[in-house]
Formats: sequence, C-alpha cells, structure tokens
Amino acid sequence: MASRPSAGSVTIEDVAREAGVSRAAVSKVIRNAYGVSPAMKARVTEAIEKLGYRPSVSARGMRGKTFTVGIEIPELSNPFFPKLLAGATAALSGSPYRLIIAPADPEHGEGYRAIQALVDRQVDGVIAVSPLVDPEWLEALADHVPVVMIGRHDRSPKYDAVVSDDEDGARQVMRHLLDLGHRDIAHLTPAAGLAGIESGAPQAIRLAAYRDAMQEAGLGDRIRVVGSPNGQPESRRVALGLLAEADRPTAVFASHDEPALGVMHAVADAGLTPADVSVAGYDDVEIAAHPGISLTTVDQHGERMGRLAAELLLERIAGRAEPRHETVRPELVVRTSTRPPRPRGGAPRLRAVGRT
Amino acid sequence: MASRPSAGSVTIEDVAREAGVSRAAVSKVIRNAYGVSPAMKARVTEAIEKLGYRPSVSARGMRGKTFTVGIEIPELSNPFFPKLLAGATAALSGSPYRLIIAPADPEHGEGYRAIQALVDRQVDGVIAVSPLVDPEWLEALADHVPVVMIGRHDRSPKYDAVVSDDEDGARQVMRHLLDLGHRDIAHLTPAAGLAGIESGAPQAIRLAAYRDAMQEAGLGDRIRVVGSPNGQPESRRVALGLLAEADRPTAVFASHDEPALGVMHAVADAGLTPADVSVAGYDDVEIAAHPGISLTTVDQHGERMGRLAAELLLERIAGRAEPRHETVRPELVVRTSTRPPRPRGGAPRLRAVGRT
DNA sequence: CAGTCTGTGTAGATTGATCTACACCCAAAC
DNA sequence: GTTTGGGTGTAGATCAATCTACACAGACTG
Repeated sequence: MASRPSAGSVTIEDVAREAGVSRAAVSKVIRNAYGVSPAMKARVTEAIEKLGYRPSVSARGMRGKTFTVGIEIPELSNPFFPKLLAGATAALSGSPYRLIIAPADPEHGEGYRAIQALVDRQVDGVIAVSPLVDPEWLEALADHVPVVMIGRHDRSPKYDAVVSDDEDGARQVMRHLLDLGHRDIAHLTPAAGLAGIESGAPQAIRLAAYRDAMQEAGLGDRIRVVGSPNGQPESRRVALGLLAEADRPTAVFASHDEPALGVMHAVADAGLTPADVSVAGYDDVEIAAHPGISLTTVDQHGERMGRLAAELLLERIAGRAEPRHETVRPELVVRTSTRPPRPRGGAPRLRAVGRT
Repeated sequence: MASRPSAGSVTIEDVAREAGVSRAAVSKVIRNAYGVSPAMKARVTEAIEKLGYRPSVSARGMRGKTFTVGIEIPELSNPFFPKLLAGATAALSGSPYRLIIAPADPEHGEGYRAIQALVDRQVDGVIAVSPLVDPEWLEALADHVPVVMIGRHDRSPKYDAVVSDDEDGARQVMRHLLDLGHRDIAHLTPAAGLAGIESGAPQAIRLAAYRDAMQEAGLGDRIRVVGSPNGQPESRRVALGLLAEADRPTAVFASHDEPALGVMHAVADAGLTPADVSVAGYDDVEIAAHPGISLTTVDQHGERMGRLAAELLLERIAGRAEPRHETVRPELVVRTSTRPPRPRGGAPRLRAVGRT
C-alpha cells in the first residue's frame, strides 16, 4: 500500500522533535550508524513511521551520496535496451540504490546531455550505453564518479565495461550463412558501425568480423556494406533499394534486430520470401521468436549484461579502483529466416506452405 | 562535443571569485533574474564558460526547483510505453526541464515505490502511468507536487489526466469482429482489467465495452473473459488452454498487443491460422504492422498522449490550478489477423497460401 | 541643495541532511 | 576515591545554491 506520500514537508527536525531527541540522533538511526541504543532506535523509528518521514535526496546529495545510480540509454524504441534495464533493476533491487533512466534525446549528440543530466543530479554512479561518446570525455567523467560502459570494446583503466563478444557473435552468424551456402551476403550497419573499428562500437566490431569472414571465405570481392539508420522504417527503405538491384544478395546480415525486421519487411514488400533472401539479425529481441517472424539472430543476454553492469557499478561505489572488463558470450539462435540460397537463376515460385 | 564533464567540483563560489563578483550576482545571471548589468552578465558568463560550471541540482532542490520532471513507467518491455516517453521527451526538449524515468520494479506493488522515488528526488512534477495506484494516495501526492496521470479514467480535481477513449476503441474492435461475422469472441485481460470498472483502468473500460457490445449483439451468453498476465509467454500459455477447449472461440480480442502476440503465437502452436482464429489487440505497437504479424489493433497515439501529458504538466508547474482531462481518440487499424470465421463445423484445412 | 528614485550589486539567512568533535554518565579498575 | 573508558547522545559546521533585504551610486525632481 505504502504510507501517505510526503513531499519533503516532514523533515528530520520534525522527527527529532516528535521523538524528543536531536537531529543527529535521527540521522544516525536512518543511516544505521554507530552509537544508538535500542530504546532510542525504537522511539525514532516510531516517530519516522508516524510522520511518514522520507529523507530528502537533495539534502543528502549536498554532502555525499544520493543513493541513486543513473543509466543513460539511446533509442528506447529498440527492445534490446529494456532488457538491459530489467537486468540492472533486478541487480539493484536488494541494494539501497534506485535506478533512474536518462533517455538520450536523439536530437542532440550521442548522450552527452543525458549523461551530464545524470551527473548534475549527483548520481552515485553512471551506466552508459551510447557507443560513440568520446573516451577522453568519459575518462574525465570517471575521475569524478564511477562509470560502467556497456557495449563498447575499448579498454580504459578509469572505467569498467561490460561487452558482448561481438566478434564471436558476428562470426557465428557468418559461419551459419556460409555453411548454408550463401556467397552474396550483404551487411547492414548504422552510422556507428561506419565510425571505424577503433571506436570500439559493437556495430564496428561486427562489421569488421563480417569483412574478415568474407575475406577468409575467399569472398572479398563480394563484400557489400550498406549504411542505414537503425529504425525499422528506415532500414526497410534502404533494403528495398538493395533488393531492387540486379545482383541482389541472397542473404542480409543486419547489425541489429530492428533493422533486420525492416529488411524482412522489405523482402515481403518486394514479393519475396526468406527462401529468396535470408535475413539474420543481432540481439534476439522477444518478437524474433514469434512464428510469424522467426528471425535468426544472436542472443546477447541483455539481462545478464545489465545485471553485470549494475554489479560492477556497486563494486566501484564500494571502493574498488582496479578496472574490470567483463565479456558475455553471445549465442546464435537459428530460426527460419535463414535458409539455403536458391540455385542461381532459379525464379521465385509460389509454393504451398503449411505453418512455418 | 560538450565541454569537460564536471561533477560538482566547480561551485558558484568559484565562479564568483573568477569573475570578481558575489555569489548572489552569479546566481542572478544563471537564473536570468532582474538586476544585472550587461557588463556583469558578460563577465559572469565568461567565467562560467571558462570553469565549466554546472549548477548543482541538489543544492537547487534544497530551495525550490530542480528543473526535473519524473515519469513512472511499468513494464518497459511493453513497446507501447517507449512511445509515451518519446512524446514526453519531445515536448520537454524546448523547456529547461529534464525527464527522468523511474521504472516500476515489478516485484513491488504497482509503482508506489517508483513514484515515491521520484518525489524523494524533488522532481518538479510527476507523470504516472500505473493504472492501479490508489486515487486517494495520488490526491495526497498532488497536494505537494503537480501530477498528470496517463490512461486512467477517474477524474480528480487535484491532478490532470490524459486518456485514450478506451470505450470507443474497444467498441470499434468489437464492431469490426461482429461485422466479420464472429459470434464466439473471447476477451483476454490482465488482472488490472478484472479490478472492476470503478478502478478507471483502461483494461477495465475495454472489458466493460466488450461485455456491453456482446450484450447488445444478443451474445450475452457467449461472453468469455480470460484473465492473463500481460507478458507474451504467459498469454501464449493461457491461450493454448483456451484453444484446446471443445468450443474454442473464433476470435480473441486481447486488451493489449503484447498478449495478442502471445495469442497469435499460440494459434500457430495449435496448428491453426488466422483463418481459424482471428486475433485483435490494442496499442498498435510497431511490430504489428510487420507482414509476418499483421495484427489488427487500435492505435492509441501514444506519442501524442506522452506529449500532451508533458504539456499539461508544464502548465501545472507554471501555476494552473484547475484540473484538465484530455481525451485522445483511438483509431482502429485493420490488418489480416482478423478474418471472417469459418463456417461452423468446417475443419481446418491446409491451404496453399501466397504471401499475406 | 535636500530629497527621491532607479539601477546595480552584496551580505547573510535559509534549506535538510551528514559527520566530526565533544560532553555526559555509569561502571569497572587501580 | 580518583581514573579510565566504553556507550550514548548533542552541538554546530558544512554542503551549494536561492532570495530577501539592504547599501550605494548617480540621475532627476521640487
């Protein structure tokens, strides 16, 4: 039920008066500090209860901790990020810390403002997800407040990182597609992927793995990288163009599930089926398992990553100074959106289909 | 780029010293208050710039405003809520206010803790989405801080509300299904729907509209209400049970898209197709438009609702005292998951199908 | 020339909690 | 009977802003 909501009206002073003790005594009780007799503790607790007292986070923030950790998230529309949040929330639920989320306003550059907003609010720690914020900027930030970065592969001694092994995940996808017999495999990546591998962005790692896998398979001349924003409609439009080309690829590997869904949409738009063009994604969003979609993809274990990030942050807050970099192993999930390519030149036929 | 991140290290005192003025003067400049000469303003602005000063939200919160508004959201996994967030973020982006999000920990009751966490952080206003928090509690809260409730239909003089016309939306769905010829229509609803219409929860309104529509169509004896948690796996399980019954419904109307997707999944699991069992949802999540899904549903215009809520909140913060209750008109979106029912007794056949 | 006004800037109280330093009391030790 | 000392509790400074009240200057008025 929760008691009456009280918005700062009741202060520690009121509690002290009610219990007939000093402010300091009340403070000790709520902080579980040393030097409180059971009797006083009881009296104070009762007064707190009776008045519905809640400590002001602002006042606490003036001297030290706010018991708040912040997570910065780009594109909440992408269902992968809520997984991270769920994991982080779970990891924090036993602790005295609350999670607040700052959405990166897509209008403004890559989460700087969102992270800054968290810092302004004196959070005790920051989890950041935007892959392109400047490492030097992050290091300067990490001098003041514990930082855990999710997803990015650069290693800094100043902040921790939780990453998925994107190299491995992308290679699993490529091996799968190559094993099926595909040779014309295109890769769809957002701008962040094109930023270059030294950015450490997961998309950049996946792109590099795609390139390497193609080279190693002797398909260097068939490498085809297409840039596209991450949204479903955008990637659908881009994919439509790709599919209209004379030598359209037999498979498309998208760097995320969102654009992969857009590609699947485009495949249907173009009057084709997964038998004509295979599609693979990355993230294993919930809907990918739906029979109407059945998207082959890579499970990054987002909840685990979110949980791990929160745990690392708590350790940092508790005082750890040595950096930690944790890698989560991704897992290929094969579904029906990837199939062997049609024999060259074969025209698409309408086939009798049961259920997928 | 954003300048170096500074975590409270630089204070207003430092700026004042740097500019050779008093703290009060600096305060005036950053608040755009009366009584600053252009010359002083320039000096102070320069000093702020040079030192990378950022006002401490905590200290500000000690006396008055934090320039932060909070939104409480249940189940971030449901893609409808990010729509609300996008709208609210957009509406706020011109203002000096930042949005922070408090996810309702599903372990604990209906968002009380999340809302309380926002209030503890002295937000200047609260947007709340959980439909089941106690109205009296909310009114007590609204005495202290502006509140806008999204989705719930009870009218309070203390707080504003943005609702979708759920009665109308649900009736549109029912009219559509009845027009198609369905008579055995089941309704899937979460616990909140069963809480009773007086709760004002959107699910409860939809449930009531379903009941009424059935009654008015002379199908009172075929009313079938099934309770199910909102998650996709849960509703899939529940729906499997429903479909296994001897007199299974020819159509299922789910109170949200999430469970509707679960029902569609179950339909496929049971070896059936939309031609056997029609499914309609509510929310128009992005994936509903995907050809592999093609779910008939109701567009609630989530972005518009989020935007409206943020606008109302800003008005409240600016001083409006009279309550406002805004209704957004929903829109039926017909897709292929709803079809005319098979003639009674006809067994499901395997049919040759092109693309949907 | 005294009095008033206006524009500009400052001093200092205030906000709610934390935390160090210290005072007090009663018991055990010498 | 003084000393030591652990256990409890309090006073008061502190954190970074805001904001009221006021001081002081120069210009204008009667």
